[in-house]
Amino acid sequence: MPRPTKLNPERGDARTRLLEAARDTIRRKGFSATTVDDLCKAAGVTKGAYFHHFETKEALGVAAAQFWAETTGAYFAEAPYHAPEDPLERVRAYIAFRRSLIAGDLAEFTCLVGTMTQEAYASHPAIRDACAHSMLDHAATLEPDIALAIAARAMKPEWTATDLARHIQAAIQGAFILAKATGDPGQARSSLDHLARYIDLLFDPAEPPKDQ
Amino acid sequence: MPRPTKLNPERGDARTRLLEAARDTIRRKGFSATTVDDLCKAAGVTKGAYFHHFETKEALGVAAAQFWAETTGAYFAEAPYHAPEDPLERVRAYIAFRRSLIAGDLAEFTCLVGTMTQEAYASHPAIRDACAHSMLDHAATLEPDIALAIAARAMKPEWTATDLARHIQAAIQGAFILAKATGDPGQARSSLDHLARYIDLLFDPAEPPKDQ
DNA sequence: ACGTAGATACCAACTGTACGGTATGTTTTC
DNA sequence: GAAAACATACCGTACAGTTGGTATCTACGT
Repeated sequence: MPRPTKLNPERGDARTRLLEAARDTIRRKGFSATTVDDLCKAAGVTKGAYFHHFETKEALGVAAAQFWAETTGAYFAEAPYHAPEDPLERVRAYIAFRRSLIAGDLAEFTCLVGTMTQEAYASHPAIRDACAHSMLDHAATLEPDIALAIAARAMKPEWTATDLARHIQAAIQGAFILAKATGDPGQARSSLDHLARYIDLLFDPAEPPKDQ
Repeated sequence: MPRPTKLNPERGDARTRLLEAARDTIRRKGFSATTVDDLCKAAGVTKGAYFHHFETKEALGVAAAQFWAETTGAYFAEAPYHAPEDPLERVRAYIAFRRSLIAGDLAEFTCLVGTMTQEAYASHPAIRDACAHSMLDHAATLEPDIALAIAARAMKPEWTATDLARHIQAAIQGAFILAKATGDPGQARSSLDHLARYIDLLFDPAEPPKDQ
């Protein structure tokens, strides 16, 4: 069996395979409980390869958060929830899309950076910052649509589009914790239903958007 | 310096001190990154004492979750948010109370069982179950007031009092993650403001409660 | 009231190993 | 042929857990 090379990467290069292994293993066991050997085994590489690509375990945590930001960023950019013409409908569709992802194995649909944040926030500032970037950058993708929805209704809310976008992320993270505690993804879906209802109530349909 | 005894426990007995150390240390570093030696040092006891009270590290995790349930249970039972006569006002007061607790050091106001759940849900079922119990039992304390608020308005919601009570817990957990990622408790307060607004909108003041 | 036996609570020193990281060699790519 | 991308074998230590004790408490008989 020929070893995968950079120019002929059947399984991707060692670095990518290690980051994929990190994504999957850390979501299941957490950052601290995931050993370097775990990752090497899962990626099918040796420690030599690992430490060739990552100086320390912490550096891998940072890289994994960045990898998460890149891959999920591309995934959400291509997702179908951007289709609706009305900005508020796009926000609604986003939440519905997130809800639709909540199924099957907990370790496969929950959020890597949300998980790592809890372990790293005090001990590994570099990981925490990378997680914060991933989370906040993703939240920021919702801001324009929220701002448009506010403007279309001439609302003067006490909160900002940034606030609401981040609250949406917080609610999703919380829903994941509930699902992990109960072992029941349905708990997370139920929580997202409440979040969707909040958006509905906040942008009161009794005051429909004005056509421009 | 006399060693604290069971009948003269100036600092509490070793078991209690270890549980308090676990509560504080695990919230800061996470469960896996917290070593038995960390806890012994923080509690001022030796490993002999530790393993006299807890068979394994996992057993301590379970005991810490139970300790958390007991102490926070008593704390919330005595808290002032139960004072209002109207059930919905009590729910509102609960969220305001939770909001008021969000200040100072992250490791001091965030939730032990929410943190441990993320690390334990797949690897330590016993810890996960203890965390779930703590979280759900606390959520259940809100159910009667939510149910009363629904009944008083003759609402026929698609959701149940249980659903909403758990969503409130999820939102709070998510707010903590946001605060940890950004290092800013204000992010958590802002998220709880959205949660409070949801409750306001859900129990529409345009339909005030009927006096019985 | 007092002595004492057995249990509980705690301590100090130790152990096997699993961990993060290193040193050095070999293959692949350009 | 030089550099990057790996592999193999190894190292020091920090880790969860053990062993074998000593101090302290409780129950009970006298």
